[in-house]
Amino acid sequence: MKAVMNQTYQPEEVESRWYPVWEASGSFRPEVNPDGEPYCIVIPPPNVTGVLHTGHALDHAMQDILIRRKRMQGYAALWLPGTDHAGIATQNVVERELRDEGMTRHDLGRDQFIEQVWAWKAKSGNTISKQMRKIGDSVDWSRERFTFDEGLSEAVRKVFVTLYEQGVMYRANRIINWCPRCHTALSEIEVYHEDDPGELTHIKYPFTDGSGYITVATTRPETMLGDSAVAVHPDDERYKDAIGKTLLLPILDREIPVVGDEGVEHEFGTGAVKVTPAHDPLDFEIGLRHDLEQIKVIDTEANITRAGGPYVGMDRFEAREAIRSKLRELKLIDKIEEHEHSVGHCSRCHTVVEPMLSLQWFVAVQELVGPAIDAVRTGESTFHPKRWENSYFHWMENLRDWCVSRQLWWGHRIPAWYCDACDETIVSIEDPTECSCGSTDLRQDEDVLDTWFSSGLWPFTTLGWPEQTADLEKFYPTDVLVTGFDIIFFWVARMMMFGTHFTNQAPFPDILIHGMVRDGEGKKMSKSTGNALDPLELVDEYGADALRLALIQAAAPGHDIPLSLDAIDAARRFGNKLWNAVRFVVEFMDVTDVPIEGGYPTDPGPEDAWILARLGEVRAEIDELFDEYRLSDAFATLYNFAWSEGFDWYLEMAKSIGEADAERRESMRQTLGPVVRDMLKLFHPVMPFITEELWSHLGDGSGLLITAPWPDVPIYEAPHEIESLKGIVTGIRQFRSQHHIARKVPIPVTVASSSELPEWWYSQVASLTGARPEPGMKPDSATGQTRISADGVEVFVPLGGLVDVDAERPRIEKAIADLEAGIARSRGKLDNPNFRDRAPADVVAQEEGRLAEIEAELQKQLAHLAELG
RNA sequence: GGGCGCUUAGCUCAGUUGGCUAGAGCACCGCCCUUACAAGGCGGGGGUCACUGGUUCGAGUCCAGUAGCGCCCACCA
Repeated sequence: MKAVMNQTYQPEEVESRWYPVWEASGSFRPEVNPDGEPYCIVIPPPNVTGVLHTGHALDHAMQDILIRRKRMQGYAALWLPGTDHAGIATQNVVERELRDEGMTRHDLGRDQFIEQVWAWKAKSGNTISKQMRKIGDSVDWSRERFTFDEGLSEAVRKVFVTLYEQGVMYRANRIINWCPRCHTALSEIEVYHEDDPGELTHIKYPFTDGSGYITVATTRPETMLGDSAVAVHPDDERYKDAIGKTLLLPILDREIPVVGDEGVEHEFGTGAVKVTPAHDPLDFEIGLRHDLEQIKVIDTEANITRAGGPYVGMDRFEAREAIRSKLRELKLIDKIEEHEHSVGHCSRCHTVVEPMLSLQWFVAVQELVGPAIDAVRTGESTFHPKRWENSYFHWMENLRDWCVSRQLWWGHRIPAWYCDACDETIVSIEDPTECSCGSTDLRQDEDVLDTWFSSGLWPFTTLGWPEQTADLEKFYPTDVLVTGFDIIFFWVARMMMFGTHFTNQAPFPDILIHGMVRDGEGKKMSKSTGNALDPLELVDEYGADALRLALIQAAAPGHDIPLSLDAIDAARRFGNKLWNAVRFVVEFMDVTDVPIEGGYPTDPGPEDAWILARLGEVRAEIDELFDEYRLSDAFATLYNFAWSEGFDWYLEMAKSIGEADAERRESMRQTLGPVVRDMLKLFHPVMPFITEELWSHLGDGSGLLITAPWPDVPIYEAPHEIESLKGIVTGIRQFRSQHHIARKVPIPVTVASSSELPEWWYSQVASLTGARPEPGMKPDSATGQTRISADGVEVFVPLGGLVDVDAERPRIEKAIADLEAGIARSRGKLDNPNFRDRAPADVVAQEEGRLAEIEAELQKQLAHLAELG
């Protein structure tokens, strides 16, 4: 039973109805097209505790559009959903909850804490999947994955162990970025740098032999507690004699050497650098080259260690001040300069990170980047837009080893065990029970892996890897990855490395990069500025279809996406337009029971042939745009066609065909059916709900639109009279508008007899303009008349009784002025001998044709003006 | 310090290899309650394509430079 169609489209009612129908029908599963070629997209897994924001809405809309179209094209289309356990982010959320109860995770202990996180996941983990249903994501829920699933966790172990055995995974003492608030190591890209208006403190370090000082410059005086040398460039004339001598480190009075090292810049500061191997990456390198002591003076809380002598227990920033005043007291400060420099912050909690020496697990990425780079170089994988490839290459080529261990509890535990008896390290997929030395006293590494380690495996572990599953066989490599530029390095690069390393194939041939959703003024959406739009609220107010259309229309490739309420409202109004157009076709034109496929008229009327021809052109055009991932252009094309041609010109032309002409009316009905049907199909990927609903009113009831075949329109030829029809109609409307002649006043129009036009042309002009066109001689000019022309057709409108002759004159004068300007421009070109010589012949011929046309038209307008007197 | 992007109508943006008089949506103005839609229809006004120079028969489009804005990368102690 078909629902009654209200005059206004009600998205909330329709949208809540269709999702369960689709899901129950099995349409989201690739098995719905059992013989189809596979097509697969894996979703960028949102954080399990997350909520959907507008960025997801865009990202998902793009993927859903690609999937829905491929599904309609008969592919076995799989959009694989899932979530990420999101180590730090999730742990922080649960810890925050605990803090509200006055507890820390240590009060609970590791096992209980993890239980608590699972409980949290159970409570909030399906929020995002509910939200995905609301925006219409046609994902295959039966294949949903979580990075912490058993299978995916085993894959993580397998990868870790394999990399370890290949020597790519190693454990070492290195300088890492430590977040003193999150209490974990971070990788380079989890640290963001911000300019800080700091100070460069120049400190005098005295020689032990009393022969004066070397002055070093530092932004972090507190680290001097851990200095084990001062380094200068070996070629630096100023310090040539100092190399090899010994200095007395102020305050702690430790003897430290002066070393020569090429890593030191002559120009910076004083050209002499204090070396703190345990707290600075460059100093660490210098330390290794000169075998210097690594003295940790800052602990995991960012307080000074015992090695810091009198400052033990003091916060690092307090210590900075305390040491500065002490040095001032000792008169060892040469000067303090203002010095802007960038300071690393934890991207999760914004705390200033502390570079420190720490025993961590690393991935030797140099072993992995080669194939990942080559995959893009050779075109096995292509970025869209292509320019992102430069950033990708640059980043990949300058990668440093990836610190993957995290001092968290929520994450994949590192599969390494240490034997207390013999110091052996056992890395194993299975939990070991005994060391080779016979001891059973094994401790598993306390740390977990970086979240991005497991998400880097996502395209193949979700399909079953390392098992050779049917899904892996069928859907891997996947077809396209859709994501924002902000996680190219975090995620895309890692997937490329792991994918090429473990499967010998890039995980996807196309990488579609989109921008960030911004507000209507192009500003970043954020909670603090209050300009953030909540996609769920938008869905409630405007409907998911409107939100999706608005996002896609704004998503020009390679640019950020400005999303304004106005734009969403415009999209909503379009939905209403579509609704009413179909309602009209169904209820007033009595077009129902349209077949799912084919059913195109074999002998269409002229207007029908025109709209069918346009439909075919538009279908071809948007398919091309789709294949280039130019989704916004594809839907702009479709939108303009639907609104201005299909639901405007054509529907108006169709209306004018009266009941009396049974034959033409039938042709129109047979045209409206497939045209509207195909428009619904073409719009379905972006506006799935409203199109499915309309389909149920229009279709023959035998199937869902979601799995209906993508249109394949036969070639039609449009009658050329359509062009003059549209031009003359517009001209007459303009005339009416300019002279304020109400539509109900019939305008007698003479169509110059030189133009041979079919009967339908006359009736359409009459119907569309309220004029009374008659063929005939050019009327007598005695009463005054105006002239309208288009595509070689001339019509004359007598002015007598309608308007003042003088009122018409400015209209013609403006037309003449425009024509003259056109002639001047055109002549200018043609009179240039170089143009004739060098421009291609067709361009010249075209220009000549245009000039002739304009000149002829000008002559007529001039003659016409003269007649007006 | 390197790299990338942007600058086109009041606003947000299209404009793919150079080739009709540079487009869209929103906003604005006028007319129309024409029986699918007034959350609509019809019509209209509005642009020195940031600036300078170059290449070319021809530049919004290509090249060089300048300015402003935005983003990314960077071990400037």
